[in-house]
Amino acid sequence: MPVAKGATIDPARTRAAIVEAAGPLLYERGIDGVGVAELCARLGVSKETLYRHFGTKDGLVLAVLEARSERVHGWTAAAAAAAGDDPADQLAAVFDALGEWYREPEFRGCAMVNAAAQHHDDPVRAVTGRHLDRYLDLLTGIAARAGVADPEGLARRLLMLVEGATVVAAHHGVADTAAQAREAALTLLTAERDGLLEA
Amino acid sequence: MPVAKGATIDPARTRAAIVEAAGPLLYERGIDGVGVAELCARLGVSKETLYRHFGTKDGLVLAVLEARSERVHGWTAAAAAAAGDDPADQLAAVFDALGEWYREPEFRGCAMVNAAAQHHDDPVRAVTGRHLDRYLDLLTGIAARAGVADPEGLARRLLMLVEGATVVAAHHGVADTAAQAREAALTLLTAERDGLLEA
DNA sequence: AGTTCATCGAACCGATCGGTACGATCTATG
DNA sequence: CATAGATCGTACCGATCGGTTCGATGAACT
Repeated sequence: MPVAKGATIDPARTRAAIVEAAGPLLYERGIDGVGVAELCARLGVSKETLYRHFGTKDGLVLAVLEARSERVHGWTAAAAAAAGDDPADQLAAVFDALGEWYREPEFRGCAMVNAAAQHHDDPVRAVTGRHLDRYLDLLTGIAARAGVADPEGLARRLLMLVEGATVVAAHHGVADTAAQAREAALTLLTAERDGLLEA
Repeated sequence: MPVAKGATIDPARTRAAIVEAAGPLLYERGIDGVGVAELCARLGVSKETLYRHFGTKDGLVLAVLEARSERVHGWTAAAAAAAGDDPADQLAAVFDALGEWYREPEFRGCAMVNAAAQHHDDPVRAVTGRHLDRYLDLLTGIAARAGVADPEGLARRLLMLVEGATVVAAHHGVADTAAQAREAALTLLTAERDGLLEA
């Protein structure tokens, strides 16, 4: 909760608290599924405060999405980094991290992709694009360290597995989706590293 | 357009025309992005007619999604069937068909997944689940004909590629996404068929 | 002590939402 | 020619939407 009444010690703290508290609600119910009034009520914040900080509901949404993208990127990058030096282990760790995420009861798919599916033209799509870019950077690094011939290409194929696993986990509800995706990812990595492909 | 004024020769024709015309509009702008009033105006249909046929906006949405799922399934199954007897060719044909879809200017991702991303608890999610089931059936058949040890498992990995490619094509906008997915799918099929995996 | 300013709470705005009701219109049927 | 029924167009409903405004409150700075 963002303080009580009078002047907060730090307005930036209020802003951060709003972003943090609004995130889960918007994620769970969808952007169009929560009105500003209810949002403020749940956050314990007045509309005036919200609009002074973000100007617009979309402004808040963008801030929330940016924060979430940052956090997801932190998770996956940390998981990969903690997996040691073997690129295959790093790749496996990324999918294991995704698997933990899928198992959370609040899991509802990728927030950025969900948002882009309902806000079409908007800057929301730009945030989603940057989110995928960051995934791609992580995967490209792993692919490059694995010494494959075409790291960018492999990374793009792995990105499809990441997002595809997220979609399937969210909408098809089978338990070991992440494990299946991990298998597939390792197969792709191994095949490309050993030059097994070229059909 | 559903006829002119008085009693139509066939009310079922009117219903079908509404479903067909509403589909693209809801797909392009999103379910919450088009009001019933505008929807009726574009369709050349009165609200009373729409509500008599579908009862609810959600009723129309469900009918539209069912129809689209049917059509997508028809496309991909036909593409696979037209590719001959080789399961690898059939798999490649599925991704080629997806590639043609991605290239359409109206392409906005998987309508069922998009809808499920904004309508949470609803029967919409059931339609989406059935849609993924049908994809899975198609892919399982191909995997089984390829003689792999675990057709269901491979099919689930391929399903992630299908949905992942669709998400990436919709939100990352790189040209040859479907071709990349096709490469990955064939790699998975080949690896599993030749028993190259087992890490 | 007094000024400043972030905040609250609630009233308020016009617009739009999904959904209903009704009288008029037209076609098909008998 | 009369009846039945599908349709149109429009007006209307209450609810909710995103957003604005304002007076009161209270902490921080001078």
